[in-house]
Amino acid sequence: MAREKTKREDILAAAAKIFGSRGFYLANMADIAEEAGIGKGTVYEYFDSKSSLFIETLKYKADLYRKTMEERINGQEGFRNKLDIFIKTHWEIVRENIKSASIMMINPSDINLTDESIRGVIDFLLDERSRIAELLSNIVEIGRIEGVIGDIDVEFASDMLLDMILRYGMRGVLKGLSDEQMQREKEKLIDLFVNGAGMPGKREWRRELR
Amino acid sequence: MAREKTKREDILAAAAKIFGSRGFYLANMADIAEEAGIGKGTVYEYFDSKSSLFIETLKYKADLYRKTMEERINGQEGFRNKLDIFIKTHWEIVRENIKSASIMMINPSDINLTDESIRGVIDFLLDERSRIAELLSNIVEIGRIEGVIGDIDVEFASDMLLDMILRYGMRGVLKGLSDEQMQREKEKLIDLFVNGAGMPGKREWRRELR
Amino acid sequence: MAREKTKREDILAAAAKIFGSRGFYLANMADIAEEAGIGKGTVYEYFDSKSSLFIETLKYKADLYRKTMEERINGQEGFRNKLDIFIKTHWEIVRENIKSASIMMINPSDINLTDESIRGVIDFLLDERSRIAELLSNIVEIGRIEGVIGDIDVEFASDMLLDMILRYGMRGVLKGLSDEQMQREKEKLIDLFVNGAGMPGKREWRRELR
Amino acid sequence: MAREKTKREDILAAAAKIFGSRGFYLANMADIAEEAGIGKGTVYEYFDSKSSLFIETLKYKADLYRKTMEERINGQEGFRNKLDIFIKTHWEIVRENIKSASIMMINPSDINLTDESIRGVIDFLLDERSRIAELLSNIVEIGRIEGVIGDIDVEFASDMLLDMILRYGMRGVLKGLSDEQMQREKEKLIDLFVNGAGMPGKREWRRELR
DNA sequence: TATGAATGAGAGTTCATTCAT
DNA sequence: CATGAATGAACTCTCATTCAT
Repeated sequence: MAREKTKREDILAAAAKIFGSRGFYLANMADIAEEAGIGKGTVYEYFDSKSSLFIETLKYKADLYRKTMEERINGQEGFRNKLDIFIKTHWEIVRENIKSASIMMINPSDINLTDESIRGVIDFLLDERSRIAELLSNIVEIGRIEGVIGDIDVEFASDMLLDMILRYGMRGVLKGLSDEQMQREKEKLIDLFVNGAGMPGKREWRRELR
Repeated sequence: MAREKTKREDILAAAAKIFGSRGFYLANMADIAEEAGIGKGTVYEYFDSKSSLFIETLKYKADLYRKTMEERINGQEGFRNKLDIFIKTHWEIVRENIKSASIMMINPSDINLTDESIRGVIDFLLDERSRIAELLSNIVEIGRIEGVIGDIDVEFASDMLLDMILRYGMRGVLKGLSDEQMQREKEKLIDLFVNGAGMPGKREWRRELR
Repeated sequence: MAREKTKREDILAAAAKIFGSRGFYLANMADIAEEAGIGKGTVYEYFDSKSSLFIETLKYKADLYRKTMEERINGQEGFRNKLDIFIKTHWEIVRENIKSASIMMINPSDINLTDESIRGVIDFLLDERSRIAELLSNIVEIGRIEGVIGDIDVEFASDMLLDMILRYGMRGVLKGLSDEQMQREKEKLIDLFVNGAGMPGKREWRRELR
Repeated sequence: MAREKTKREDILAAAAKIFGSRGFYLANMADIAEEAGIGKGTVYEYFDSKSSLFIETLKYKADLYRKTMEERINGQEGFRNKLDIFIKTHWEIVRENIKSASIMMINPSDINLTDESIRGVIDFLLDERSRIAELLSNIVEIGRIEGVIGDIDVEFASDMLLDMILRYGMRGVLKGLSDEQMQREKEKLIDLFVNGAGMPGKREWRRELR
C-alpha cells in the first residue's frame, strides 16, 4: 500500500495551523509534527524541507480556495450574482480559516525575503494571486458585456477590486464583524466599485480621463 | 542629552536598509551594525533588542512618511488636488525607497506572529495605518463638503482607497512602470474611486444600497 | 537452513560496493538495501547492525582476498615465484576492485575510533593484516631456506614488505599506471626488498647491525 | 586587540586531541569546545565549519611535523645521519602525540570519502605526503651523491621508504615498544632499505633489473 | 520472511545578546 | 560610550533501527 493520503493531509493541516498562526519563521518543525500527532522525522518522509512544506501548504490552501471559488462562481449567472458570491465566498473561507487562512491572504509583495530557499514561495504567491485576479477579471468582463461595467481598464480595475475584497476580509477579522454586518459591508464594497464614491450627477471631469 | 542624535539615526537608516531588503528574520544585527559602521554592541546602547529596533525603524520610516504626506497635502487646496498629491507622493516615496519602503507598505494584518516580543509591531502598524487612513479620510471629507463625493461611508471608502493606493504602488514596483505610466495609472485610480467601474447611466440598483 | 545464501551475499556485495566507495560513515543503510534490491528492514534479518554488516563485509572481502592469495601462491614453487605471484595477485585484486577494495586495503591503525560498536572492526582488521602478513612471512621463510634471503628478522621484514606491496597497489591506483608499468614497478619493488637501495660493494656498515 | 592567537591554538589543540582519538565522524563540535574549555559557538568564531576545523588541524599538525623534521634534518650532515634523524624524529613525534598524531599519519588514499565538503582534506593530505616524501627523496639523493645509494629510482624508493617509516611508527605504538627497542628496529629498517633482505653474495638476478 | 513507514536522538550551525575591557 | 569576543539556546535535518503488517 502506498503512503496514505491521509497522513500527508494531516501534516498539511497541522502545518497550515502552525504556519498560519505563527508565520514561517516562528513556526518550527517539532511543533508541526506534534500538532499532527507524529514524530519529527516523519514529516520529512512526506516533505523535503520546511520551505517545501510551507509551499505545499500554501498550494494546498490556495487550491482549496480557488476550486471553491470557481465552483461557487460557476453556479451563478450574471455579473452581479457572480461578484456577490465571490465576495461572500471569500468571507466564508476567511471566517472559517482565520487561523490558517492568513497564510493565503498574504500579499505576495509584502514578503521580502532574499533567502534562496524561500524565493519559490514568493513566485508561487504572485502566480496564485494572478490566477485569482483572473477569475475576478472574467467576472468584470461579463459585466462589460452585460453593459453594467463601463469602458475601463479591466485588468487594472480587477486588480484593485481583488485588493479591496482582501481588505474587506481583513476588516471582518480585525473588527470582529458579524455576518450581517459583513453583508452590509459587501454591498458598500460593490457600490463603491461600481458607482464610485463620487456624487451622482457631478461627473464632469470623468470624461477627460478616458 | 549626551547621546548624539546622529548615531541613533545612522543605526535607524542602516536598519531600514537591511530590514527593508531582507525582512525581519533574515536580517541580522551584525549586518545592521556593519552597515551603520559601528560595533555590534553599540546598537544595544541605543536600542533594547532586535524587535525594538525593528519597531523604532518602522516608526522612523512611518513618521517620515506621514510628515512628508501631511506637508504635501497641506500645500494643496481642494479634494482633487489633495488626493492627487497623496497618490503622487506615495509613489515618490515608494520609488525612492523600494528597498526600505516595503517595510512601511506592510499590510499589518499580513504579519501574523504570536511571539510576545513582536506583538507590538503589529499594533504599531495597525495604528500607523489608521493614522494614514485618517489623512485620507480627511481628504475624502473635504470632497464631501465640496460636493464632489457623495453620501457614502467615509471611513469605509477611505480604508478601501488607502488599500488601492498601496496596491497602486506595488504595481509600480512589480511591473517596473515609468513615472509617465504611473501618472496614467493614477488617473485611472482616481477615476475608479470617484466614478466607479460602472457604465455611466446604468445606476438603477445603486440607490437601494444607501 | 532456510535463509538463502544468495540473499546474504547479495547484501554483502552491495555493502562492499557502497562502503567501498563512500566509506563507513557516508554510506547509509537505505542505499545498501536499494543496491541489493531489497527492503531496508530485510538487511536487519541478516545482519544485526550497520557496524556488524561492515565487519561482515570486511570479512567477506578479506576471505576472498586471502583465499585467492593462498590458492595462487600454492600454485607456485620457490621464493621468487611465490613473491612474484603475491604482488601480481594483489594488483589484480586492487585493479578489479578499485571501488570496494579500498576497504580491504585500509591500514587498520588508520581507523581510530573509540566507538564501542566499531571497535571490533579494528581488531578484525589488525587480525586480518596479521594473517596476510603471515602468508608473506612464510614466503620469506622459504627464501631463507633457499638461501636467497639472508639472516634477517623475518617478522619485521615481512611486515615492511606487506606495507610496501600495499603502497605499490595505491601507487598504481593513484597514478593510473598500466599493467606494463606495474610489471616494472613490481620488479623494482622486489629488487628494493631483496637487494636494498644501497650501492653494491659498499656494504661495510651492514655487518654491525646483525 | 586582534583575536588572540592562543585561543585559536587552544581550539586546534583540542581538535587535534578529539579528532585524533575519535576520527572525523565520531568527533563532535560540542566535545571539542568542551575540551578547549569554551562555548560551542566560540569555535565558529575561529573556524567556519567542522570540515574546515579538521583541515586546519591537519595543517597545523602537518606544519609542525614538517618544520620539526626539516630543522632536525638540516642539523645533520650526510645520508646516514640525516636518515637516522628522520626516523628518530618521526618516532619522537608519534610517541609524543599518540593521541593526535594518528591524524597526521593517515594514509591519504585510505580515506575514501565522496562528500564534497571533505574532498579538500584528501587533496591536502596527498599534497602533504608528497612534501614529506620529497624531504626523504632529498636525503636519498644525498646518499646517491655520496655513493652509498646505488643507481635506483629515487622517487619510487623514497615513497616506499616513507611508507616503511610510517609503518615503523605504527609498530611502535601498536606493540608498545620502548625507545631502546625502537632504536634497534630503526637499525633494522635502515639495513633493510640499504642492504635489502637478500643473502649477501647471492645477487645474481639483481643486475637484470637495472 | 519481507517490508518500509515511523521514529527520535543527536548532529552542525546560527545569531541575539551580554559584558569585560 | 564603544566594542566585539564569547555564549548557548534553539533551529533544521539525517539516518540507524524498530515493528506492525
